[in-house]
Amino acid sequence: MNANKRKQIMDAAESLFSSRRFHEITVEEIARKAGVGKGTIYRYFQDKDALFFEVVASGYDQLYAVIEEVAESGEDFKRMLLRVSERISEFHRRRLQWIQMGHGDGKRLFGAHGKWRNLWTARFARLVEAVSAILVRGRDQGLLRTDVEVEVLSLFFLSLLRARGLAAHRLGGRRVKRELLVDFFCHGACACAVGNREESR
Amino acid sequence: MNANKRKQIMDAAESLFSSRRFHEITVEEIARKAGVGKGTIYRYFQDKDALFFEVVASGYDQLYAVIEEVAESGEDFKRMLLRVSERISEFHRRRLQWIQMGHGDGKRLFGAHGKWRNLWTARFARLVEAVSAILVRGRDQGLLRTDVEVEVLSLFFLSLLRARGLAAHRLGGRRVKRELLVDFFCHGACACAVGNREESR
Amino acid sequence: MNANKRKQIMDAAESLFSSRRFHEITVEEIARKAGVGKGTIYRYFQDKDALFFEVVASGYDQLYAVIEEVAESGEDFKRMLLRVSERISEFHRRRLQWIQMGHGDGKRLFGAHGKWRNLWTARFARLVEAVSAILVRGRDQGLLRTDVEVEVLSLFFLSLLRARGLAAHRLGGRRVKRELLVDFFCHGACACAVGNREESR
Amino acid sequence: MNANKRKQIMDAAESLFSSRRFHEITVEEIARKAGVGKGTIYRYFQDKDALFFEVVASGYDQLYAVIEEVAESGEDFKRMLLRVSERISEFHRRRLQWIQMGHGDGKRLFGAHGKWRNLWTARFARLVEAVSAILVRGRDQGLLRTDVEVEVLSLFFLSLLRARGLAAHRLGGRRVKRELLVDFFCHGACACAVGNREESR
DNA sequence: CATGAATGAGCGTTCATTCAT
DNA sequence: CATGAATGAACGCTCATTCAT
Repeated sequence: MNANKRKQIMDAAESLFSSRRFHEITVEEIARKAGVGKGTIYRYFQDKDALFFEVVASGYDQLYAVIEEVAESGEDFKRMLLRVSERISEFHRRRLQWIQMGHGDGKRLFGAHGKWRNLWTARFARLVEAVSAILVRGRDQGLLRTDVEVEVLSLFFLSLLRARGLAAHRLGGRRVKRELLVDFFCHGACACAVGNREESR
Repeated sequence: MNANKRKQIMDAAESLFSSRRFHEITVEEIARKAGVGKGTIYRYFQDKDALFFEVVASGYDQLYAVIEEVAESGEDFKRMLLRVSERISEFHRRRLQWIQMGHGDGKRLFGAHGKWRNLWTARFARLVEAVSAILVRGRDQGLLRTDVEVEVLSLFFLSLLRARGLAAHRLGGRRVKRELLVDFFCHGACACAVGNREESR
Repeated sequence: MNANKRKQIMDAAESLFSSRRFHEITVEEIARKAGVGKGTIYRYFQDKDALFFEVVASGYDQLYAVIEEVAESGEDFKRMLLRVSERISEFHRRRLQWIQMGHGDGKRLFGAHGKWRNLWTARFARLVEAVSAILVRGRDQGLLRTDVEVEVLSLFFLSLLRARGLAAHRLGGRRVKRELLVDFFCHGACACAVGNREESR
Repeated sequence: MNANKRKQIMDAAESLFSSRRFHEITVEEIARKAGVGKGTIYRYFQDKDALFFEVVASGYDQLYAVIEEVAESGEDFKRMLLRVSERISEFHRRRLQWIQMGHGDGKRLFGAHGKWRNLWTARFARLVEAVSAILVRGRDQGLLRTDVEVEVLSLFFLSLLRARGLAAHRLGGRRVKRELLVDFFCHGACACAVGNREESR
């Protein structure tokens, strides 16, 4: 089991999955792109579905690792949000396809296959929790509103980051500044809030 | 061209597409569920891809109609946001699958097929603009921050609504109240903002 | 049973069958070209096969009629050959497709379908016999060699005519003169025979 | 690419194509008869059309080879004609279906498909030229009439051979003797010519 | 271990045929 | 009679998966 070969395959698969639909990509194509034989793929992955799942899951895992790293840094709450959005943005940039691929929900992807579904839901929940861990810190410092659950705020935060990534495409590459995004997350869209920003810093 | 039959097919397709992946659903299955012959589908849609596209597009169209309706009501800005989130939530509830299906991005879905891609991008842009039209009103009244483009705010707003819909699943059905969501959109996550909420009303 | 409509259909079918293969032509296309409804075709022909057969058969019938007419004219033997080749050529020219369509053998076309096969074979045999009837006259006058059966000579004669039609395509439209063809049929390819042509006239 | 398997498939296809129409034979049937999997056929041939074309083309190629071989033997002109008709007859007997299949013209078969059409026309032209090469020799020796182009004479010769093959069926298996056919080709159908045969030998 | 030729289940699609209007 | 919408049997073709080398 050559771990390197495994990675080659996943990388090839990821880059292909990101621009075409699952059923439009053949295993042969993945093998070709990975520079391995078609049969080889089946030595590393049970089947095409498993390969797909692992690719997506690994994306989540990397995001998780990134967030976790920040969460454990013990920095100032606001700074952590900035750092997280920085790292996630970076991730989105490097693995741009991934925003499109992961697309926030596996129910449709894995819903029919209980087996994958649970693994998938767990991954996503883990991601949300990692962000929650950071937000909890802010809440404990009295910085966060308490009328919305932290998990929901986490989900919102991740959604905004995702939207920002998408916007980069839609709006012709102009990307909202990270600081602005975090600021939006903290103070919202209303003008009245803007004036208060100084205080909240 | 019996318009009714066309709808039957689209409805059947929508409900199937929402819980399984495109390539896991057979045209025959759609036909069966729609109560029509397999061949009939090809009288109303060029191919499976076209059917899929039309289903997704019609979802966007309905969302658009809903938002547009609110936008034209000429109500108070804040109330319009509430109404929009109300209507979109309702839409998500009724066509729950759709949050999962639409999933915010068609690049992967239609990217490879220039033909669909443009149609798709246009639909989404239209949606964002419909929301923008509402936000612009708020901006003109000096209610919105001006350091973030309205289109971006629109995208954020839609993202939050989508996240809320997803959260309803993830977090076991508990759904964030609409008022809270709008409030979050307006004032953000920070505690400091909460105090200001009164003013902004 | 509008005989005119029947003819419309057959004409449409003939022109289509001649340039594409049987299975590449749809009944709908025939109907469209004939300017009738699809269902109408089934009022005049049992099925697509029957239509095809009738089209081909009618070609043979027309050829037969043409030859028969000449045969009954009671003219000079040589002149009859000329007249026959004239009429068949004309037929080939007008229904050019037909040389390609009829292609001399129905075994492959109708072989699997006993029903058609017999009808077909009979038609072709009738054609050969019609020519034979003319040749017999020549034989009785001592003009024809007797070491080859008249039927075979008929077949040869028809083959040469067909080849001539084909040649018109292959050799870029230049068509062997009718007189030359009949002369070839009578005296063959050898130079020695040429000198004798005068006598044999 | 196992060349043997390729041949298996072509042989199976040939025998099937010869007794039923193209569209009546399923790829699966060919596969079954060839003793290979259905998918295998598509490893060796682009599609059903390509397979069909190759089968027909290979028939022409073999005929060509046979004629070429005789042409290069440098024998006496008359003998060559005999040999050619001998070899072609043999070919027809062995691959009886082929007379029916090849049927002299590919326009209808391949006409709609420019790609095949050219290849096809070329094959046939090559066949005619191979025969022409032999006839030219006769012409140069002053044995052939010069008022008909050699290519046309070639076409006539091939047509007669084909007719003879067909006659074998039509006329219940009695086959015109080769010598008689060549004699007919040389001296035609007229009695007067018969008398001259001695001279021309 | 690695490979890719072989396979056949399974799918999208077509189209001859029917039948309600 | 004429029509064409509806149908589903049937086919070509693909491609995930296997397995002999």
